[in-house]
Amino acid sequence: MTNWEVAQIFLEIAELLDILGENPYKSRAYRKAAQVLQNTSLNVEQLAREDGLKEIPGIGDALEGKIKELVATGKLRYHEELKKKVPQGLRELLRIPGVGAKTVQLLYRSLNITSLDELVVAAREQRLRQLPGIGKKTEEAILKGIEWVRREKRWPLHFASAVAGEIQRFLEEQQEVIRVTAAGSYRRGQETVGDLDFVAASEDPPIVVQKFTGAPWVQEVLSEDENKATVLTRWEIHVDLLVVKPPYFISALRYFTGSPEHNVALRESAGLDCKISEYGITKEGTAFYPETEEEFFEHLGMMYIPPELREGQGEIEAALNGTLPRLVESKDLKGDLHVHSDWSDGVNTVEELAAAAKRRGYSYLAITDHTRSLSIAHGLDEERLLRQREQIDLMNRDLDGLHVLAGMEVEILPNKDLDFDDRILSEMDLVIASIHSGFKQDRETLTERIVEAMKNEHIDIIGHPTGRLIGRREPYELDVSRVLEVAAETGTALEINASPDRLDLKDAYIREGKRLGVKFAINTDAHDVSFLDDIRYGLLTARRGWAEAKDVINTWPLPKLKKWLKKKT
DNA sequence: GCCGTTTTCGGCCCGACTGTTTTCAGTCG
Repeated sequence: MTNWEVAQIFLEIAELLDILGENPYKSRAYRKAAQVLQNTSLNVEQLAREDGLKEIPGIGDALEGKIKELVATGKLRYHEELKKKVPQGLRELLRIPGVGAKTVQLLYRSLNITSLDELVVAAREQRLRQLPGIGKKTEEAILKGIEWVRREKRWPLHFASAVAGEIQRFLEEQQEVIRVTAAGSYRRGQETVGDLDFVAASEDPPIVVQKFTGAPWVQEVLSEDENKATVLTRWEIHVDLLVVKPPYFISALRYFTGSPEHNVALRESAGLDCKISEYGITKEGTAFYPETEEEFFEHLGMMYIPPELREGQGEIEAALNGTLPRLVESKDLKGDLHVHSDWSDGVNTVEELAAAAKRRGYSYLAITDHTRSLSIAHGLDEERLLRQREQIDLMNRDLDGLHVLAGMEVEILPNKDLDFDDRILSEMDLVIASIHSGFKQDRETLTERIVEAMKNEHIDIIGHPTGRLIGRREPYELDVSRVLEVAAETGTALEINASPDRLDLKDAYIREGKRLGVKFAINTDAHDVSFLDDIRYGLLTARRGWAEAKDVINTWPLPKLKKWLKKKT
């Protein structure tokens, strides 16, 4: 049992407790423990053996016992009991925006609603508006919300990534498996995935399929064949496995990486007597089995197309005429320009963040805490901001190889003003401007708020520009094209927020912006050093947006970045 | 359910917003 698996069970318990109307601090304790477990480098199994669990903050007597039970038996009686008390479908109702635990309880107790389907029927029959506290507007909002939930029946990237890691490890451990790689939308780095696809190479496919369907995390085998199977995992996500003989591995991997649109475009681009399939390339009757994907594309006389670009959106033409971009890579990144410290709502001290950035090999890091109006996040007022700036200046004298930039994430207020005037803004090395309130304003107002901020000479970056939370909150109404235009005009960078919950800007907008000459910053917005790793999701998103190193300001060396930061002012 | 040199019990981030109300409950961040 891994930390991540324990965390998933604790998160489910927290939701069940909320639905049951238990003490909200109890569910919070489970959530907090889940969070801590996911982010600690210490291993629960080992800690359970060595009686070290209570050393972890947020884990006391009760949770220690529960973790020990999970580690020992793979199950938790308390969890099973809770699941019996709450109908399966109720948890899903929590995903409807504006519907929380109280509303779920009300719907269940007074109308006996236990699923999205039943809720739709009741809402259409206008039975919800008869309930206390629910009127016409809420009823309509619920119907809209359900439509949205249904469209969004996909898994976020970090969840998919954690599950994919477990499955990859399991398959690699099987001695009959020669190679195995995740394919599909996950490999292409899509922001959410519907299921996971794996392709494996083996001399004995049936035995690999058999081991796969017998894996401990398989909840149900949905289909099984000689060389492939689909299972429902205990994490509720479907996984497909295809096992082929080694010569076919690359062709199968490429085929199942897709996208379907890319594959169609690729086949169409091939000559009349050239056939491309999951088994290889057949040219004038002769079959070719590439051993690498590079070889595959070379054989077709085109540039190598990275998985992130295989969406059937012009990449094949570009690869044929040699104009594919050289995508930004992990090694290009020289720093993170959006992190929070314990001066506002972050977990770590500035020193800890700097040390972590240094360990990652960054040459710079910008500390960008919230400002005063975001009081919930202990936003900084002028006095604290200047004190923090002094601390950073002092630190920089002793830091070798890393430069800390004193920044802030200033609020763009609902009335279009910024939270601080130019005098304070000009004191900082770097300023991100973001919207955290007034999400429901109209399109024109919201667009103008961001446009006005970009016109301010001190604003360097717009943080998470569209404000979406993947699977939880739609972006606010925004004329993104206008934002991109003004960003290009004013030389304001747009953030590619790397948090897997945001990925904001998203790929399509990045590509559109790149065409206009917009610069980007790939930032984690980390509130904890462990989230500096999220940078990889931002990188994937940037690559899906065809971004090159030159388009991304935090690939630039410090002197160039500093010069750019000053240019506007 | 966790936590504690003010506490082993009583807090636990708390204000804005929305839709429902006629003073507030629920949700969200």
